[in-house]
Amino acid sequence: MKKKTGDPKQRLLDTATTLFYNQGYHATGINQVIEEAGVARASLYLHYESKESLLLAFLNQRHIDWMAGLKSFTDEASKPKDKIAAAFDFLSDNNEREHFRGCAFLNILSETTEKDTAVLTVIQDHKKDLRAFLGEILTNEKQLIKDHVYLLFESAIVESQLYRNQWPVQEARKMALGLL
Amino acid sequence: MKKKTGDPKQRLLDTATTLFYNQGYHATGINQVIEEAGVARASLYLHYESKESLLLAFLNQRHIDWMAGLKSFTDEASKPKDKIAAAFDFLSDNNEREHFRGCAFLNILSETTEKDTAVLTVIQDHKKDLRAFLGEILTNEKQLIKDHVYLLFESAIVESQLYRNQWPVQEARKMALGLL
Amino acid sequence: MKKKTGDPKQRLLDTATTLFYNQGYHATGINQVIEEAGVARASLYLHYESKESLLLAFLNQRHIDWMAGLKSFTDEASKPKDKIAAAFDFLSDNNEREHFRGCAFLNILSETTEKDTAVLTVIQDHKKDLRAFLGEILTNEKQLIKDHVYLLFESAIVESQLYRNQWPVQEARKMALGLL
Amino acid sequence: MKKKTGDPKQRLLDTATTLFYNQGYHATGINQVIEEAGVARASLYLHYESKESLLLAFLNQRHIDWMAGLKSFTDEASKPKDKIAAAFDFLSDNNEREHFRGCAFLNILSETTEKDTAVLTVIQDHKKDLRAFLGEILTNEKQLIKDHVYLLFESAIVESQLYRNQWPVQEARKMALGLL
DNA sequence: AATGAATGAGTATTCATTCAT
DNA sequence: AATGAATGAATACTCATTCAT
Repeated sequence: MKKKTGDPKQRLLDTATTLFYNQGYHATGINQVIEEAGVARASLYLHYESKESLLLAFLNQRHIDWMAGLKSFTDEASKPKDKIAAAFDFLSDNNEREHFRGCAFLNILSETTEKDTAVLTVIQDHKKDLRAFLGEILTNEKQLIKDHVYLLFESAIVESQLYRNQWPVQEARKMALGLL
Repeated sequence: MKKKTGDPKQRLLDTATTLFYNQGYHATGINQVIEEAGVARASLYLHYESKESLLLAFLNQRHIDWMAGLKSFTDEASKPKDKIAAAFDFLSDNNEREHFRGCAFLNILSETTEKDTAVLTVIQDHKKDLRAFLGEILTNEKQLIKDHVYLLFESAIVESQLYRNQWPVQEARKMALGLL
Repeated sequence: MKKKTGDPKQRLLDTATTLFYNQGYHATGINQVIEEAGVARASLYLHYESKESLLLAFLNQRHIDWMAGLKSFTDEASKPKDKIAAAFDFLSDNNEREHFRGCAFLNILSETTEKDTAVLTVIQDHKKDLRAFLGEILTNEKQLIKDHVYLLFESAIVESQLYRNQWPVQEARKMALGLL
Repeated sequence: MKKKTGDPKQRLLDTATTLFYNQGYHATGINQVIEEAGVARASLYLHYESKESLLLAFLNQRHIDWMAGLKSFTDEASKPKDKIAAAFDFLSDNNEREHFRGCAFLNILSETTEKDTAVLTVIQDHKKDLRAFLGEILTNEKQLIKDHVYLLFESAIVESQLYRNQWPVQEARKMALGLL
């Protein structure tokens, strides 16, 4: 029993966010969630139908927060090229703050089977939104350039998680800007 | 109890390969492994000292097989550019055969914590080998081009897993070849 | 699933008491405890955090009960010498009721390693209490006499367990009374 | 795999001796025995019918060695009283050498059920031999004195194990000598 | 809205023993 | 005489979920 501020539902979501993201979904037990949230076991099921529904809540919230973070970085720039640079800087920033745990959605994707359609959909929707977001910045570019930037952006996340190092972000940033 | 051919150690590795790759590591229980391998519970621990050591055996074997598969594709071509094209074709082929389950190493990476150093090392070594392999094909290119191809290659795997679709491989292939 | 009366926590403790005392700690599996207590496996861990903590609960309860039994015997007498005689009679009574299983604490001590500090402490504390209890009865005797009685008392327990016979209690009783 | 000198049968016995005595019988697994003896699993069953028969071999050997050790101490003295003193000194010596693990036979007794008749018999025979040995030293004393010394001797072992301290041996020695 | 108690099925791992060589 | 492989049953413990209050 650790956290005690905020309402139980929020505490559960916050705790699940930390644990699912840092340990993985299957490696995180409900016990640990309720214990660290400081909430009774049954209270979890009062607010969330199941462990999976807590996972979905986590992913949905993460989507909102992450996209907002990205937007706040790109909003600082005005020209498309600068916005793209800012987007990569957002990744650097994330890596520092979150110790190179990579993309929450891709991580969960790895634990996801064809059967988990609800989860898969949330993940795909997140990435579609990201792809669209980058595409809108590069509205005057051809589709292949848009996707090229998107794919570099994705590798930057994955590879910096893999190597626990910022070089993939920095290199991918340089490559992406070189395309524009 | 399903499989019955080959020696138990190999059957265990084969079964673990299938299950860890398709369901994830934590989602796969030892019970399922031994049952589908048709082997007694204790026999698993006769050959592998722990579940994690079975995971390592899987990753090590996968590394060998996957690199061999990649090499057999690139060996078909002679010019660097054609070899890179063949490398992407290998990914397409994998996606078809393995139903878009993506990269075994990156999937396990998602379930891996800073503590699992042995696992993390195997994963990183695999990717370093892949990066070196591509780098050698592009021996006359600058480092940034080499890495550019590598990063596109990586996103091609991840994104086709994500969308359950070949388009990321095909687009990344086109982008990569355009760089050369 | 046998017992069904009383709350689960008490049933578990009662069952553990019987089994740990009569079969030994390591020879008793959690399965047998829950089965004979008529309780679900997880319920054990709801009330006791581990098998060792159940052992500690058993020892603590045993200490209370055993000391109470001893006191109820000695309270029947008024003179020190008679109280000591009554103390040995308590041992005879125990041997009959408990089929010469000896001292719960010394039995567990045999299964205890230097590492099990919590268990060792409970055992030592029990014996210190017993030694002090006898010492208070013999408040006017010299320390060596007090300890002499204590040591005879201890052998009486151990040796009657060993021989499955009351003679050590009866002889030790005679020797102890002879000292006073 | 540790030990490598002596024949396998002896190595097994030596290892079992150490482990059964220091950890207890049930707490010691066959795996640990064969591993530390440096012997194949099946070799154990070649020389010993079962784990219990290895236990019996240990107890029988221990009886011989222990009685020999005791005799070598008492043989140093000529008068009965001095021999008894020497017997207690043997206990002190044991405690030092064996880190207060107490009596191998009484320890195993604690793990023994009414059913284990073979084991129980070996234990009882050992103690009967010890009692007779002390009785012969005190051949001119009355039976009650003989047993008195025997009982003090027994508590000295048990209580020094319990407190991890030599005081019970020293006090019991003094008491015993006072009786003669 | 919130909780403590309860559970059946599952976790990874080890048990003592046997068998084919 | 000696061993490596194999096993069915058990080990202590945790899982996600439900229920009565």
